[in-house]
Amino acid sequence: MVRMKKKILIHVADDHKILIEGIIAVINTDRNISIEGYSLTGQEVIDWFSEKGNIADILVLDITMPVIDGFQVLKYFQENKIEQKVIVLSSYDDLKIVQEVLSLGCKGYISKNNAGEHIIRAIKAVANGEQYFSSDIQSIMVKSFTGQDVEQGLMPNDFLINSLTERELEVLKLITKEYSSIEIADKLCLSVNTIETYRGRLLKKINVKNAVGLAMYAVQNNIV
Amino acid sequence: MVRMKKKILIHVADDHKILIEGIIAVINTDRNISIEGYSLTGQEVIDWFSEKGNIADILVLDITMPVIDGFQVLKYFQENKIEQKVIVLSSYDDLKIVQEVLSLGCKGYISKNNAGEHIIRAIKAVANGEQYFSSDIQSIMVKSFTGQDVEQGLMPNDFLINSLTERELEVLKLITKEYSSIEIADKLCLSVNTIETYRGRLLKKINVKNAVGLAMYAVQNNIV
DNA sequence: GCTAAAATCACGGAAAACCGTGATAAAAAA
DNA sequence: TTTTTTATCACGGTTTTCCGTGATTTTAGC
Repeated sequence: MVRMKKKILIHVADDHKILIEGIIAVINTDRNISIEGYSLTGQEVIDWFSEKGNIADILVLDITMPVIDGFQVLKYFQENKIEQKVIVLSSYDDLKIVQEVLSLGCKGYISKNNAGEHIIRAIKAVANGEQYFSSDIQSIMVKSFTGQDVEQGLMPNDFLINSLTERELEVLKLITKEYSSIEIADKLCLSVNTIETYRGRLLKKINVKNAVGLAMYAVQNNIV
Repeated sequence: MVRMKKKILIHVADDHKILIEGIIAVINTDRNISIEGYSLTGQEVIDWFSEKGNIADILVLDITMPVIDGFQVLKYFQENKIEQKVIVLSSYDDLKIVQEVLSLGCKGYISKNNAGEHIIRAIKAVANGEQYFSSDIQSIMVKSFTGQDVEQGLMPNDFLINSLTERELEVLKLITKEYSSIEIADKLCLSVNTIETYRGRLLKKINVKNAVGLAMYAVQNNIV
């Protein structure tokens, strides 16, 4: 009797069901991979975990989800020291996001633009303990590296990737909700001066001209 | 010999290929509908038309697409007096978008959240000359109508749907690009006062508190 | 041709954002 | 344990946005 190789189990998380259906359709074309389940929100993924204690071999995770997004799911894994293989699916080719996501322990990153052709390969690679990036993501990573190599040591101004701190993020979110500095100070029980300092720091770090720029950044990076 | 009923031909336009694949997968479960082709950008749809002079019976159109979005495709049809049955697929449950899209002649509107369960029915309804809206869209339409009925005549403040004028839209776009009023005035060769007036009007029409609100609105409505 | 909508400009005051700079304490990392 | 980062606050000056109000001229719909 021949023992069958065990199938790779996948869990898909995306807030758009149609996209999940698409991924399932693609995955079903490969007989070594099968779907274990799916979630429509980040919360569902976390719930699934806290209830059952585990998820499929690989989690295919969308970054853009309401309330609890992919970032937060990854943070949850990290904070709870859960070793979960994750492939992130994103519409955004932003280097910052890629970096953020990788630093949160994700093993693969594929752009939605060409998910169809990459997802199977990504799953197999990650299941194999490797990393995988879709071609467009790879090319932006290469670009960034070549840029870095030229400079070697420190970056000129502050090209350093400025990951935002918790507080900064919190303030940024409130800014996108149209709150003024006074209102934010109120809400967070801080001095207005403090909030204004944050505003200034956010402008510098994100390198935009005004609050609108912050909002656009927040949206584009799904900080919402 | 039995004559087969002609299949309903569908053309799908969405910038995410995986979503297209999902839709195709769903549509293929019905033997009376088939896919004629797909486009990844609004431009492709328009090109398809100007070359071949026609598209499938029904165009399933995503609103959110880079460069030329669904709105502009609809506008293209309207301006060129092309009678094309269109079902809009959108992530946004915003009443304003629904209205805008309907006024542009689209026959169905389904939310991506439950596209899977609605798309087949929507296609059949629209092919039949009817209109179709997914349940969540219907409910927000009903809400809006009940709100209107209570008041009967004029709305209290200005709940009237304010479609933005060309100029307003132009200014809005520049605001999202972080330009100050002075810079916008410069760019459009208008007085700063004029721009400030537009700013004020935009705030009122869109009913937000500040420029950040305008930016968020622009993003959410794909005015970008 | 008349009316309604859109585009244009003005102005003055209040509020908010932006800029630069510096400082201190607590927490985290090295 | 030292160093770095984060969180916090201060302040004065400049620029920009926001608010309200009103007016004129095209343009477009009826």
